[in-house]
Amino acid sequence: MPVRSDARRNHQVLLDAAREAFAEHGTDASLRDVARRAGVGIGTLYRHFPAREALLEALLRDDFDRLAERAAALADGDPREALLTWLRELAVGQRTIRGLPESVMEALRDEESQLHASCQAMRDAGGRLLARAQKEGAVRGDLTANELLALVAGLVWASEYAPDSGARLDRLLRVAMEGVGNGHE
Amino acid sequence: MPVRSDARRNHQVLLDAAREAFAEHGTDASLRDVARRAGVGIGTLYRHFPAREALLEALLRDDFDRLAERAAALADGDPREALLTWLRELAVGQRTIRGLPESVMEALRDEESQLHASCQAMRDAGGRLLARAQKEGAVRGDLTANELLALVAGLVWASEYAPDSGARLDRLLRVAMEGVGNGHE
DNA sequence: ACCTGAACACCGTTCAAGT
DNA sequence: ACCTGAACACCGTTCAAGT
Repeated sequence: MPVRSDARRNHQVLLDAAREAFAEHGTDASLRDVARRAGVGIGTLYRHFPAREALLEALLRDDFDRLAERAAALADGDPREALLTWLRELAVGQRTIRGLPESVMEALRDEESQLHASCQAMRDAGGRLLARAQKEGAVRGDLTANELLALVAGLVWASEYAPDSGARLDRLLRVAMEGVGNGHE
Repeated sequence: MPVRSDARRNHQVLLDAAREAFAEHGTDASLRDVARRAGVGIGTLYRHFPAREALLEALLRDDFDRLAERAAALADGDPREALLTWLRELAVGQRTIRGLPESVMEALRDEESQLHASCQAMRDAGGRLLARAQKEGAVRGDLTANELLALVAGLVWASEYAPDSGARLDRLLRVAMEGVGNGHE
């Protein structure tokens, strides 16, 4: 984090501009355009974020942290409903950052990275919601938080290809919940 | 399709080079690099494929057509096994072309496009395998081919983020088959 | 301590000139 | 009928010059 107040301001303005640009043009939006939106020179962008990867990671970390807080806030109330509500919010967040480049996926897997730590914290928070739902008997007991998050993320991604992505997502979530098999195999 | 033999050769060489480059550097590999690999001028690439989109669509159509043929070839044998085998091959194909740009996804949704037609033919072929498995009672009856393909594609995508993507995929497929819920909710 | 913009190498895409 | 490569506008990234 920068210490001078103008720098701190630029840092935030750049993040906001980047979120906008990535939402509009996908994950490889022009960084020059981001700097233009933020009203700073291209050099300033690079001083704060030495590569596109750094920008994406910063945004992703914000998302993870926000979702972790939301999970904590949902820790009361009906276990099953709390989990479903949180997964829905996860789905919305997932939608904003599509097509992460390989470099970010690597950082996500790197156990030393701050990104991994934020992701881990979110998974832990979500895991507590999962555990409650499992204890109540609403969800099969052998499912890990990792697997559940991957499952939901995958279905969100797949839904985007459908004409009516919202309806498709609801349907796929239901199928995944009940199972593809018909139970008496 | 070009008529002169040198042009027809270039067409194929360009497709091969593109498949290589996209596999290595993702869907936004350098087109200049593709032309270099193919050993032709950059202008020739543009004469055959007026935009990156055209290149991606041509490759995708090949994949769809190949998978449709495979489905037809699997139409004998045990219904459940045939469907699972085919879905596994679908998963492998899915892996090769990751991060399709929005333009291609639009073409995929456009019912007039050749890409849509190829995709439709593949879905129909897969749908026949699905129908057999449903008739046998191995798969719930209300699932459409569209939904099944979306589900599998999503799980493949999600598996890529795991350290051991093969194991993760197997696990997610199993969970989706049996259901996330524990059956007595 | 931080900001700026020119500079370099590269890319996507077009098109006049060739055979 | 097809191929080529120079040309243009743009981009990612670096860095010397500024305050």
